[in-house]
Amino acid sequence: MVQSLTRERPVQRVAKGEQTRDRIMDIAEASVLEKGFAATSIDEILFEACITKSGFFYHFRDKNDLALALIERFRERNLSIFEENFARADELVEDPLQAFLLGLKLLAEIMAEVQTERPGCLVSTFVFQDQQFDGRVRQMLVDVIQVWCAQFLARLERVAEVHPPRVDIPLADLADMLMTVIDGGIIVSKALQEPQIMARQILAYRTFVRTVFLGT
Amino acid sequence: MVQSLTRERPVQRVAKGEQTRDRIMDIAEASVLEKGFAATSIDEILFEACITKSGFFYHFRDKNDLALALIERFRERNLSIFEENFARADELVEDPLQAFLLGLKLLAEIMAEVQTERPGCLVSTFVFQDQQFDGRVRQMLVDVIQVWCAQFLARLERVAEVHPPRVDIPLADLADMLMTVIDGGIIVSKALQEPQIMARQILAYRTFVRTVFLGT
DNA sequence: CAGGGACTGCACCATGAGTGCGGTTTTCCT
DNA sequence: AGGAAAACCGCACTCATGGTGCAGTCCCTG
Repeated sequence: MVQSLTRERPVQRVAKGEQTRDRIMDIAEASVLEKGFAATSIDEILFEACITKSGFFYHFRDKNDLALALIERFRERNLSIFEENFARADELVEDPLQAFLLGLKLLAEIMAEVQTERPGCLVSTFVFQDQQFDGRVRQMLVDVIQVWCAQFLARLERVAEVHPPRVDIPLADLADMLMTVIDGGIIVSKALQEPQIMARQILAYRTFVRTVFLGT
Repeated sequence: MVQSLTRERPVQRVAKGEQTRDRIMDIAEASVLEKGFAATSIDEILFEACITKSGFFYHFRDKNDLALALIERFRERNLSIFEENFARADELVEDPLQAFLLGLKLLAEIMAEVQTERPGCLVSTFVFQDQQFDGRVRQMLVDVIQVWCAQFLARLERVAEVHPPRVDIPLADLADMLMTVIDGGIIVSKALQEPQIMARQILAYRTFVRTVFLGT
């Protein structure tokens, strides 16, 4: 990709405004993951971020706008985390199945870590409170999930070309299942406060995938 | 114990109060599933239930108390739904594996229906907002999940006695996976507004179970 | 040194949770 | 039939939170 050298905003100027905005979002995100969106008070964010109410509303039109910014950022970040993760696996192993299986192992480790330090997931949290938000936010949630599922499916299809599946199951369902297991794993391990469940569930899914393509 | 004749509410009297209480809880539950707990306002409940604020606080000490009552009721109800479901399967089929597989099929149907008319799940919703609640509520969430997982595990162990597993996976993880898939399925199908995903995911899990015990 | 970006300060409003308490109606028991 | 408890209603008030509006300030950059 051709990225022009100085493209967009001269490094320094960005810093100030963007910095504050990011700080607000960091604090908000942590609080949302802990207590949910509605229970996250703006006043509390103000206090932690050491700004005034006017400062907050300078950056965000209202709370819904904050939510939108949070998911947007989340989407960018996590998309690349997933991509990088599986891309790394692709580099290490040639066979698409083995690469996917390795990717799942790496994913299990990463997720276990993430769940330990900050349990929860923005998308899931928002899904359970989505009537508070406007259409843009809800559409974003849909997009995030669909893009992930599509990526997983693409991988599985590549695998199936090399290793014809031995179990009768639609690849689309198998792809969705990873998303399902991740989200479900988040709920269960957050509820029980055992981050390892998340990892074990991804590994269980991995076992399923291996069985589908390699047999018992 | 000596229970005096008239001790404990004479059948009829219960009705009135309990009825109102239930109505409040029904309305609250619907709203919680739609918008989340924090976004569910008491005033709105009052309006729909046609009672006054005093009436509400006569039945519930505060919002947390309402949450507690909601999960408690949810636990009783759903525990029996699951039990009845698998018990019905047990009646129809002898082999524990076949019974479990049938139970999963029935479960898929039931869940798809439930998700259609009222997507979401109280437990999941509360898990994502649990810092608002006191310890009793959180403990209840843990209990509900653990009891279910334990039940699933017990079934799988019975299956394993008859059909030695052909895939190397801890039964406990396989049991947890059902819970995980259900919760994850709820999130995904609620987000995408496609109740069928829930059903398909349970069936995918069913395929996995069959493969584990019967091979490809 | 002008001007815009990034705020602060303050005043003010509506909504929602929750309290307090006295009064009223309904229900049930004897 | 009558009395007591249960199941509310009415109202007044508090405090937290989301949100608006606007004038003024500090500071960086061109």
